[in-house]
Amino acid sequence: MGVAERKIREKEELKDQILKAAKRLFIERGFEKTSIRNIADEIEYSPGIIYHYFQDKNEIFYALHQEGFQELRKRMEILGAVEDPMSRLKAMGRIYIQYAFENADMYDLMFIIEAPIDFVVKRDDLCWIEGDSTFNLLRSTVNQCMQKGHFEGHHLEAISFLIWSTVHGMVSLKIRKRVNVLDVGEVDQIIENSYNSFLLILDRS
Amino acid sequence: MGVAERKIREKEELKDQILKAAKRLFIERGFEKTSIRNIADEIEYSPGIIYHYFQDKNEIFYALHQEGFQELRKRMEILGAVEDPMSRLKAMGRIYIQYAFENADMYDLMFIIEAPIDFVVKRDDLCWIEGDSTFNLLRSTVNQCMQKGHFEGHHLEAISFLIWSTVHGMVSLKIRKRVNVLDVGEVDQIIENSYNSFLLILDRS
DNA sequence: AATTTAATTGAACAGTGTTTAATTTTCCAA
DNA sequence: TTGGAAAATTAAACACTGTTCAATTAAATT
Repeated sequence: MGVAERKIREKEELKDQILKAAKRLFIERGFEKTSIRNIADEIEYSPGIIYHYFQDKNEIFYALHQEGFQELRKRMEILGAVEDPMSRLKAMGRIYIQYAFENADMYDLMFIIEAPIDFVVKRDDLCWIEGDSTFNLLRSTVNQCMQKGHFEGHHLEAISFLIWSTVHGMVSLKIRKRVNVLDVGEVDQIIENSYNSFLLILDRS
Repeated sequence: MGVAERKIREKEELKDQILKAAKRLFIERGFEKTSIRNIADEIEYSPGIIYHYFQDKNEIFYALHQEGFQELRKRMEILGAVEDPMSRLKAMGRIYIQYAFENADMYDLMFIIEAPIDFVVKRDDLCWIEGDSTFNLLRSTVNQCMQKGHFEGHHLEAISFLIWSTVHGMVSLKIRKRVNVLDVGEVDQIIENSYNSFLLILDRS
């Protein structure tokens, strides 16, 4: 019967409203300052209702962090057009950094803030599929690079993690404000220059 | 007169007690779960007293983050014994990573948690001396490497920041639990292997 | 001993995440 | 159309949070 289906749809709609409100508030105020009551106010419901759609605050931000990975994956899709694996790897890094620059809060949520990962750990999924699939994309590209003779003497896992760490390091130092307070030039410029250094190193590997 | 001096000493002693209690609680419960009331309980004073010694919670954790940098600097001191700048650079990375492994919470406070840096930004010091001096240590070492012919084609600032980013990236991904939930081997092992890959790259640069 | 100064407290304010009993609304069969 | 079961929603409470400030206590000085 159509009634049950409509109910489900309506339930999904409210769930969606909660997520949209949460995202709106999160982007403009950050994680700590986005409270359950704020979200409830935003959708004009009482705070309690949120707990009929989400286990806790962490689950809401786990869902939001998923949206972030969806967007990141979408941006990565164009990489299919790049044949040479080394060029693809380089482009991948650029996309990663650009995503982080344009969506600093979402990047924070995906790779720094503990809430979404605490949700993953709590239900003993023991696996973070969002991160895992993103890392696999990197790993398989690196693998293809190695088959073309790059990264000689390196191990696949190790060099892949190293590459991820490098771009994550640059981006997270910026996001957590450890660069702007440094007696060094313009933040975005130094990251740009550093990434170019990184590309140079890749070329020589 | 000795009275005024004693008073000052007593004031310093209580300030020290606060910091010691805060550190104790922070190490075993983390930043969010260390409240002003917890600290006050620990030293058996009322919560209000803390605000006669510190502007706010951020200042307490700024002071603690300073202690962290002191310890890190202390560990870096043995680097003076390493003549070859490239060997010194490599050892520096090891010390950095080891410090982060042995003092994960302190590293978190120094390079990820916003509280201490928010304190720096608030009073418009516009300069984060602790981070700045640590980065300068790295930069000058890299500079010496370049004078010995390494990192050809790179810019000092850029390659220095890149190196910092790399080790920070590895360490912070671990600390913020993005590695243990990944479908990859033992966390410490992959970081060890990645750092070895990093050393290999340095050798070839 | 009285007075000034400093140290310390307790209570209040406005907020937080979360739970639960009570209420309202919705649905469906008689 | 109505009565009762089921679902959705709320209001209130709990135990917290950082921070401020008037009132109190303790110490130092005259």
